[in-house]
Amino acid sequence: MNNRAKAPAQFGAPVDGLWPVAIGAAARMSGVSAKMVRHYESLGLLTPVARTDSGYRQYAQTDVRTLQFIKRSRELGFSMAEIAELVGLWNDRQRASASVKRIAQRHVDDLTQRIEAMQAMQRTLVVLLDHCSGDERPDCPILEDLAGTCCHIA
Amino acid sequence: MNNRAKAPAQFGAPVDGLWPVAIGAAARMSGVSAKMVRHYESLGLLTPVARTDSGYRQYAQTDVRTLQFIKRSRELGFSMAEIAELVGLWNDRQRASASVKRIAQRHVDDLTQRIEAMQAMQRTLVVLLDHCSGDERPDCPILEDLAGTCCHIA
DNA sequence: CCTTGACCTTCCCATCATAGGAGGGTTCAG
DNA sequence: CTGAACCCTCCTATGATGGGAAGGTCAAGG
Repeated sequence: MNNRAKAPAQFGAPVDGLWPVAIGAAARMSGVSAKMVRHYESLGLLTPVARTDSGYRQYAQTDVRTLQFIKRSRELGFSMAEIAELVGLWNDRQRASASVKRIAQRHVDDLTQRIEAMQAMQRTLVVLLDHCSGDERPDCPILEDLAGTCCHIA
Repeated sequence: MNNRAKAPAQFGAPVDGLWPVAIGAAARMSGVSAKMVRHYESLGLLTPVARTDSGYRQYAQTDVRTLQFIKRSRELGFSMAEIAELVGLWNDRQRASASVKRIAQRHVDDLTQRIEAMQAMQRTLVVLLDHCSGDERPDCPILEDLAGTCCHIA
């Protein structure tokens, strides 16, 4: 309805460089679902892209690269808030690598804590599993631990 | 309004055995928040307890023990669905310990997978942190990895 | 020209465990 | 009688993701 661009490229991955592309192609190229691409935009994580006359989003190559950046960051477990910071730093040529390192270090510390918590659960459970006969009889040290019937084995 | 019990005990922990108790005392005794106690009831994890005329929940000692069971199960990382199963088995004297063991084993396997995924993230991040100078300069191998600018270091 | 199917849009709802708050009633001690 | 502490139900939020409905758009083929 508005006097915006007349929509050049549309479907499928631009094998030969037909930019910009629609959201589906951007999703396929970045490995992020179209659903999440819109969500990232709504979070302000991705600057709102251009639209065709009919309202279709148009992604340039840099947008797809940003999506790939987000994808990789998610794979490393960064939160959306952290990724927002990282994308900001990535786009800032004046950044100090110390800023990036600080975020990554904080995340590693967080991972360490969570891993340790889960390992503690695991250690306890493995001991309990070891002590459970796992047959037809009702006696079960696992339930006894959960019930606090005896003092905890581990 | 109804012809239910006339509310004997109310506040604070029953130091000398004033059962039943209200939700706050049950919460304090089990270490579960009153909010979650109601939530567990709504999930069917806890059988709805008796009420006073005015609608206050009344918890008997067995109810508090069930709450403690749930608390301990949560500490070991079981999901609500798993805890529902565990509570069922706990209340079933005909249970086979194998049933309990199966649930616990599944949970341990799940923990193992999640721990390994997080450790993989951590290993990658630690390598990247090692390679990042963390000073005022903008060059940053962490960002380069996230951007896919070079092949991933780890 | 019209249909078909793949694609896009927005908006709402669900997950999982937990917490916060609003708005209102109850109990008990001072 | 009043105030504090407690209880009730109902609604909302979190974080990242997915599902689906209702409707508009595009390209290709008949």
